[in-house]
Amino acid sequence: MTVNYWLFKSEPSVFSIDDLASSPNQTTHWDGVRNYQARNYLRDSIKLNDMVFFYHSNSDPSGIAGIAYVTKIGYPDFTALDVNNHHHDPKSTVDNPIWYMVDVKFKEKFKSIISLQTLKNYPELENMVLLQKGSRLSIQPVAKQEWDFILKIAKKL
DNA sequence: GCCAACGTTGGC
DNA sequence: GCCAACGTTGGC
Repeated sequence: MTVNYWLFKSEPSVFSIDDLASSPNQTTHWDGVRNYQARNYLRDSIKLNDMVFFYHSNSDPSGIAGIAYVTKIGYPDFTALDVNNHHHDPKSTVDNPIWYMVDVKFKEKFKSIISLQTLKNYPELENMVLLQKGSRLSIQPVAKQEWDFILKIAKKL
């Protein structure tokens, strides 16, 4: 049973790693993803106990804020069915929910953000999905060697 | 707030 | 199926 590694983006003004840490049971459902490639990862690829970097986007600085892990695998994103929800999608139905989410639980907050600029400094990370030109996937895979390398950076913070 | 890059929609 | 127009993301 191998563990997979991921990076989830969130705007901290909407939902930050501190919000996750102060959530009931330090757990949240990762709703609102409305991109098909990201949806496919949520629905098909992300497994129980997979590890997740919590990334703060549109922030100062943007970067990796800490770690969470998966406590429930892909299931229909009910916010898509709720007409009053900001993420409502009229194409989504109970029989064909289209959009999926997972649950994640807080594990660790880094002493400080590992900024995007810092990540860009390391040639070891040049193939990270996050660092590819034009990349804006909100759910993306992280290679094990990239994960391990970033953990080493985090330990030196 | 700007804007480049990307994804989606819809007319044809 | 093409592609222009539009909407969104996210760094700066």
